[in-house]
Amino acid sequence: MPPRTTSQRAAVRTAIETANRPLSPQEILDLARKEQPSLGIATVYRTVKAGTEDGWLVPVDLPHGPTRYEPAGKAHHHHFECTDCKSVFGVEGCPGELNALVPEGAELTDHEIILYGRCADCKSNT
Amino acid sequence: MPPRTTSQRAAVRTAIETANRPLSPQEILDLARKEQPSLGIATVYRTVKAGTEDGWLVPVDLPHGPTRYEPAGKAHHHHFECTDCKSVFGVEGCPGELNALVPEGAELTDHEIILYGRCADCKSNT
DNA sequence: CTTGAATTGCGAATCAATTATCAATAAGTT
DNA sequence: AACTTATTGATAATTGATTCGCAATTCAAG
Repeated sequence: MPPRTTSQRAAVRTAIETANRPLSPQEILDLARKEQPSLGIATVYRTVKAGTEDGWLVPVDLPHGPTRYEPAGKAHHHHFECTDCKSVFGVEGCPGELNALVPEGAELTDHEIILYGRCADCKSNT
Repeated sequence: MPPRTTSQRAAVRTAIETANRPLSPQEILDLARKEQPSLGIATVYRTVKAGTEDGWLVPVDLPHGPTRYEPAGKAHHHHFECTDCKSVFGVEGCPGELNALVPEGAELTDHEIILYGRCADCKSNT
C-alpha cells in the first residue's frame, strides 16, 4: 500500500528540479523521456498531481496554456512568459505594496505579476 | 453586405458598457437577456469577437475561467478577482517600473498584475 | 524467488470554453 | 411591400487540457 519509488517518478522529478523554470506537463514529458523513453503523459499528470498534494511541487497558473509546475520552497517571486516560445521563467523581486490598488471594501489575499516579452533565446534566434 | 444593427448586438454592448467591470460571455448573456430574453450565447460570442476586431472591446485574460471583456479606451490598469464569486474588477494604478525584474537578455513588452481576495459583496454576505 | 498491490502506458472519456452548421428570421434597400 | 442577404438561436462539433479504465508490468515485503 505504501507509495513506491519508480524510475518514471524519478525522471519526472529530475526534469522539474533540473529545469530552472516552471514546466508544463508536456515539457516535463519531453525532458523526462530522455531518461525514460517509454514514459507516458498520464504518468506525468499523476506524478505532478501527487507532488502538489505532497507539497514538493507548486502549480503556476497563468493565462493561456497549461498549468506549469515548479519545485516548492522558492522565495516569493513572479513570472515572465516569452510571447514567442511560451516558456515561463521565474523572476525575483516584487514591487511590494499593492494594497493601495485593492477595491474599496475588498480584502487582498494574494497576487500574481506576469511579465510578457521575448526571452533571450528567442531574441538571438530572430 | 454591410454589418447590420440589431437589437441583440445593442443589448450585448449595453451590458458590457453598463457593467463597471470586465464580463465573461456567460455574464454578458445573463445581463443582456433582461433586455433581449431570446438572446443566445452564440450571438454573444460572435458579437464579442467582432467587437474585439473592431477595436471597441478589449479581452481580459486571467488564469482559470473564461476570457472577460471590457470596453476599450481605459487608462492602463490591472485586475482584482474575487476568489469567492469569481467576479473581476478593474483596479487603478500600477506599481510602475517592472523592468528591473525582467530576466537578463529578455525584452519586456507588456505585463499584467492580478490581485486575489474577497470582494466587498462577498465579505458582507459571509 | 513468490506474490499481492501499486504503477504504468495507452487510448477512450470527460470537461469547459468556444466555434461551426443550418434552417428560420429580420435588416434595410429599392 | 418585395427581395436579398446578414443575422440569429439551438445544437452539434471542436479544441486543449486533464482524467479514467484496464490489462500488463514491476516494486518490495516475506
